[in-house]
Amino acid sequence: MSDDLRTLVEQLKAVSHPLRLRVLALLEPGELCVCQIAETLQVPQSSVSEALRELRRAGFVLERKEGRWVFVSVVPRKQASPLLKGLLAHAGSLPEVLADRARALEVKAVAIPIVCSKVQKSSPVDRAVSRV
Amino acid sequence: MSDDLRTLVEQLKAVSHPLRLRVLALLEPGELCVCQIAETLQVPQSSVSEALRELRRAGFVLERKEGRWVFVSVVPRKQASPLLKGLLAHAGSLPEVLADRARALEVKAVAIPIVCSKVQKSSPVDRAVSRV
DNA sequence: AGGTTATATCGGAAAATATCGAAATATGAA
DNA sequence: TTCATATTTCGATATTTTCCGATATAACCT
Repeated sequence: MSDDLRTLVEQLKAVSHPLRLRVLALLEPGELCVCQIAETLQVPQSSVSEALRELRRAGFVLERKEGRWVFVSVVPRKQASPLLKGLLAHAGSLPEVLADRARALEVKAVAIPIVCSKVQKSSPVDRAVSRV
Repeated sequence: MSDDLRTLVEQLKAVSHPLRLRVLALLEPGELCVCQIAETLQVPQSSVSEALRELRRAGFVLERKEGRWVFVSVVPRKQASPLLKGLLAHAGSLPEVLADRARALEVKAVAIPIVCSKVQKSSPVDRAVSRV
């Protein structure tokens, strides 16, 4: 199989996963740190980290380290492939994505250390409850 | 998870697979019957059939039955989602896809019954040899 | 009807992926 | 240094996907 085809397939695989797609769409309005993403989407922080690894491998997101925090953002529009732009446009119209972004605004209103410590302490039970 | 998001993920999954993506791209220039696809791509007929089932489920291709043959085509451009159009545009520039299409032209130059009977008789060994 | 042919579905083993808590790593603060 | 904290990686299991030969189905032809 040619590399070109393989690369395209890998990029498509990276986003054919609910969490990864939500994370990517969540980042479009602007960067977030890992714990903000985990808190916004109410998923374990390790799952977010793994999702981000795949998105990075696919070339969809960039990371910026600031102290202990890792801020993640979608690659600049100028470098974004048509595939990525199309995806973001499509995803950006989904109600669930909009709801995620709204939640992110609330999370961003809280100081990061507070969000992070909350995420670290959260258990499966906590997440189940807060999803009601 | 919302239905919208689920649907998008399912569509992306449908094409994040080398064979399915190749089949979809192969069909863009015009319809082909199942055995023509199998012969062009040198894969078992059952694999093509399964790939087509997924592409149909995703709403990317249509089928037209003519006697014993099933002709498959990409949905008309007018009904095609931006996602599908973007994919076809991207895939259509890949060398491997162009090579597949060139091979399809050769296959189309042969009468369908001859192609079909050849596909039905083909064994793994045959396919391995002809891929040299 | 019986035979042939094109396609679809099945079976089931191997490979890949998902999930998430626990442990490891890395950075900063005291 | 030692402690605390944010993130990554690991481990282990569960689930899904892939693959293809074999079989079933459907349609045509005598």
